[in-house]
Amino acid sequence: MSEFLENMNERQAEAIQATEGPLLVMAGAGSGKTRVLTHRIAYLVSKGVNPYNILAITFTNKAAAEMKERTEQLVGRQAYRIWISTFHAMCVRILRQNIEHLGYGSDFGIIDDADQISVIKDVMRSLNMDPKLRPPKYFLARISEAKNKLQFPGDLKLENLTDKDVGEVYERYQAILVQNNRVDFDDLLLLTVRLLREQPEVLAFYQDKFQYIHVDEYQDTNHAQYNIVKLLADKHRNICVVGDSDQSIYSWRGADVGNILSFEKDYADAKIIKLEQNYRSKQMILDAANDVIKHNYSMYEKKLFSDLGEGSKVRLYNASAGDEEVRHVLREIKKLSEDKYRFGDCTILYRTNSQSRLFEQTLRMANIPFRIVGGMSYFKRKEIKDIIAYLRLILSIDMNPDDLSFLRIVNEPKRGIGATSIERLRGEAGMAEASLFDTISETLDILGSTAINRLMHFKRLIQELASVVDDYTIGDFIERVLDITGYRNMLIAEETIESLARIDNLEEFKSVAITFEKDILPDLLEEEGSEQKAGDLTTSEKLALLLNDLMLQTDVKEENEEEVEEGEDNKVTLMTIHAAKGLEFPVVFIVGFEEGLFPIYSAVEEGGDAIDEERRLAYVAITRAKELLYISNSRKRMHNGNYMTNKPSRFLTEIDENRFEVRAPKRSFTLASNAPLPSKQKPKKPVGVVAAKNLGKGQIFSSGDKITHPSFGDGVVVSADGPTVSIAFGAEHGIKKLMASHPAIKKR
DNA sequence: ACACTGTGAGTTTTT
DNA sequence: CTCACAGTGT
Repeated sequence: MSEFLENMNERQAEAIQATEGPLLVMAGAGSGKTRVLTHRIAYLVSKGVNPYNILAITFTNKAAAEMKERTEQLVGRQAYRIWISTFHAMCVRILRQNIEHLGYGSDFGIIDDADQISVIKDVMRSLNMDPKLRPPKYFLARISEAKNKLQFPGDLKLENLTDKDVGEVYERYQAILVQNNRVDFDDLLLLTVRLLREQPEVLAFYQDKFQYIHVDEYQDTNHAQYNIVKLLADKHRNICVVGDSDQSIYSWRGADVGNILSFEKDYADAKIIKLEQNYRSKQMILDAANDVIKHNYSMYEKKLFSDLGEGSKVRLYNASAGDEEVRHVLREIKKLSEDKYRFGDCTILYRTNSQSRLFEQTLRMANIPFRIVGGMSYFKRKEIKDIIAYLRLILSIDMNPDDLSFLRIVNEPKRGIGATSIERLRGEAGMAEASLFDTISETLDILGSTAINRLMHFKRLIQELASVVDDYTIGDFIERVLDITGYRNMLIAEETIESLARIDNLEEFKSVAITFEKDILPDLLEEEGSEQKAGDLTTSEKLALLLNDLMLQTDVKEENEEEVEEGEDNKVTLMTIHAAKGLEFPVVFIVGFEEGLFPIYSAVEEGGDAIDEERRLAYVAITRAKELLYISNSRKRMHNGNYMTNKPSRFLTEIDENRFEVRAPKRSFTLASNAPLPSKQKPKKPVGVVAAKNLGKGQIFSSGDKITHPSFGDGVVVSADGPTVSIAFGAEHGIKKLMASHPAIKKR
């Protein structure tokens, strides 16, 4: 027996050995699908399949990284020859080699959503469209939807005037991208389909290369992704897709469960294997999950079971108000932390991001460490996008100076170059059909001399930096850019909480870049099978590779291991249910389990499929828990400024009541409604004191304290909330938010 | 050119 | 309630 079949259950072993022909693995939550996939790949290699001929596609970078690592543990260094990547990264790789067939340059850049919006805004302005009537976001969503369905501007259905507008915006938007040799995330998929369809020899090459194809989370594929897989698998037909139709929660983003459900139709000889044994949760939790999901129609009904023991009942709590629910969760977390659990074992899951705030505030006040997953992703932060824009502009000025990057940072830090100057420059550049950067010249007669001087100064600054890139390492060059451009000084001078956090983020960026140069780049070249050694590359070449790599990253890697060992990571985790997919936690609190919130109001209105998707979301949430599951809701809560009263979620009634242990104090209706609502006023002084103590830096402020600051002068503390103090300085500086621990703040 | 103030909108977001 | 953005005032 192959070593890769050890400790597998029968179904898993079957999935691993069914290497030839189409295979659909319906893998329930926690059924060990990643393990099956990695062992299947290892099994293939052990059977003599060349790693070069294996492909494994995931959706997230994290999943790809994990699969790569686990595969390497099984088969060693040759794992590097296997393409294990996300859909998007795979497409970039294919397109870099072949995109010239489609009229783009192989050094195409990838545009992110913020830049997409600004292009759409420009387009709308040029078409005299009112952004209030139809916001840029709307057009972007429609364009994305069209691209996912492989539709071009001409393919759009024209049922009303808006559709016509969408078509026009789409057309111009696309033209601008092509002009700038840029593609968006959807283009990566769309262009790959086009390439494979239009270039038979390219298709043949990849069909021959990828003799064994694996797709993870197949239920989340959209139409374009479906087509890519289908095209690639068409010759050898050794296609293994893994997924769970019950965990399809991204239909609103174009994911089509139909893809996994019709797999049998696409491949009549498909083998289908269901993985129902769960290795994650206690049976009670799975029973609750099974109860919920059986209310959805399912083509492949699954019933999860585990041999990890029955476990405790699901703990239910019905609060009368939002903050009471929060206090209950905190109380339970405290109790657990005094018993056999750590803060890091506990996770709070909610339907909408806005629910996090109450928890955040209360946790902070209670001095319980926590982290919020999600929110603004690292690479979307202003300072990160700014430094990337600087680097991109610097690298691009030789060939084709990048307008989008230019516009982003030409006045960041403030150089006195305002909207009027930029508009005039744009007009001139448009006529000359040149880039903005190249259009700047001393003899530009449409601008005043001050504006010209400032622009020229900026131009020289960038040229100067561009001329010395190759004298530095990546890390040192980034350092240099931050210094020379005045970017760092701008942040230092600002001295607000935000600006200091930005400096930290830029430091983090530098270390990401250094890690890339030292560790990732050599691997990358090895993966490509390139003859080149990392040492042979110039800094500009390395930077270009870094920028490409970054565009596909949405998050920084996990915190480094030292921190975890020191217990720094012993924090309660807060996140949306969507963000929790694929993760597991010993203790899970699902909060806001109410009609109107979960299922969310809009889904209740829509009914049908929308409710089914909410139900799948509930299923995902429940199956995240390993040992303890708490579900809570509130009769009344503050939402968007006013109170709303909600009934308990219908999903609760779908679960057999024997699986619950009701924890809420039995209150009669009258008692609850007569009881004074917990007072909302926060005791002002203690808040600041507690927070300051929390930081342990000895700075304790409360409102009214007189302080002095080296650059802002004298001020008075207005409020102290958490680690932040708001201080009123003179009229010149106004109210600033600073960190309580900031050494520059001195009491007078 | 920039800071301030008022208005409007507020599900989820792997790349 | 609170955040983001657009429009106004200096």
